[in-house]
Amino acid sequence: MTLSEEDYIKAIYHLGKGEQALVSTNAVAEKMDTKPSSVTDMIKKLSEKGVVNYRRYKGVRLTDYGRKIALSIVRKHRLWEVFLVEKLHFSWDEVHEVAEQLEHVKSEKLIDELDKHLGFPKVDPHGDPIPSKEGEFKKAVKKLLSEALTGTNGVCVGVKDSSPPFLKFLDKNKIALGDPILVLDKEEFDGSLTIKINNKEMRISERIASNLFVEIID
Amino acid sequence: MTLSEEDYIKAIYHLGKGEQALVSTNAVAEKMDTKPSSVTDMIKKLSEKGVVNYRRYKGVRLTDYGRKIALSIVRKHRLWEVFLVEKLHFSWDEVHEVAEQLEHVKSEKLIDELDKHLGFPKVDPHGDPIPSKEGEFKKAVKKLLSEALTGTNGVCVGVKDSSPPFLKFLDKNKIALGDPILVLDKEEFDGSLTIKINNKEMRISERIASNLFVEIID
DNA sequence: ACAAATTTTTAGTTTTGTCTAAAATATAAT
DNA sequence: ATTATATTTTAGACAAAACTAAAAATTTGT
Repeated sequence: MTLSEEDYIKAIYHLGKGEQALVSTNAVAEKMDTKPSSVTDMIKKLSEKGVVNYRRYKGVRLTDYGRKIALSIVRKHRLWEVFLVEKLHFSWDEVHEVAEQLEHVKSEKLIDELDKHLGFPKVDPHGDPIPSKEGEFKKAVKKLLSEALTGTNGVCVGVKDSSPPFLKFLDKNKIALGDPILVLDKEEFDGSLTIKINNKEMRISERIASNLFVEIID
Repeated sequence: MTLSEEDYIKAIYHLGKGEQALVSTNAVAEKMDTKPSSVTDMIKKLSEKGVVNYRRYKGVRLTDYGRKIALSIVRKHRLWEVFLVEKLHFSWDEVHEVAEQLEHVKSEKLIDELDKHLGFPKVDPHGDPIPSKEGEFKKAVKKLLSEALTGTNGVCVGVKDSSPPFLKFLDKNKIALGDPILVLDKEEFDGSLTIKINNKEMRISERIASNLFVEIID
């Protein structure tokens, strides 16, 4: 696969929401920042190669083969993101651009050893799951933040209490849906938590933690 | 710079022996495994960009600007080689192909942090010096292996005693000119050394060590 | 010095991935 | 249902980087 082909495959994968949903030409064009006509050309090529199923005017979807390729790219991307954050002191919002380049490096040994070097992480710094070599994900589980163990990495996905005061609290503390959270410590005494969010450490009370839903990969 | 341009710049740099010597079109074509006509085309483009000086039929040489680019690529290549060997358990003869890909990743922060992560190494696993960010090398020094300190990385560059018995010894132990050597330990008692060569550890006597010249970056 | 051999360049194609403009199809609106 | 709008595809062109074949310049051999 060429660099460009890989980028299209990844775009189709993400637009298909990780499943093999039908994706429109325009959607791909927008995501890739190209023209729809270029997308049509590339889709035809990928179709020839058995990567996507394509019927003109109807859209594309990845084949099983195509999905496998997409997953291997996503795996590489996310492992590199972990590397950049854990080993090279990047913050989670700086990693994407660089991982975008690193994901195209071809070497099976490289990625296996990287995985080992990082201690076989299950999630990337944004809390997204890392596919296994065989292309399998750990399923995400939704919990209250207060139930998460020390060391877990999760993503903020919802609130239990949606009253204005609570929402105002979140807003003031720059906690938004989609933000990745790392639980650094749990205080036995009062159930308060030390978490890392948006690259800042902060301490939150049991009360807050038991009203925030997080998605966790275990 | 495109990927292809970077490859040409690196080839011209190496053929110019690290200095800005005049390099022939054919030499570049051979190194890059392309046709001379392709080289001419690319050289013209690089000349437009101020990377090389070019006079038709006469050959090319890097400009100071071109040399700077070449050194930054070499720096990246060699740092990645160190990473692959030290952190990901590659052996020194497996790293080239992968580093060849990694060297093209663009991110200043990436390479600075990688350098730091590796402890600012001065040589790559083949014993070649790593240019500094400013494009400066540590100069290589030639010594007898017996004079090298524990921990030094060097390359085998010559023999003092060139008698058949000594050469036969080297041959039998698969020690050849150009082999990288790492000094693991020095025995006070008899001056014997434990070295790593060709990915194998071995122990050699003071007598042997004082007849082998190595090039060392300090 | 001059012909022969070698090296290098030019001219004209090819492939990959992109683009624009126009045509074809599908979707939405009255 | 028919027109209007939006989406998608086709056709033709272009830039980058490669190639082949032929022409031009340089170097070598006598």
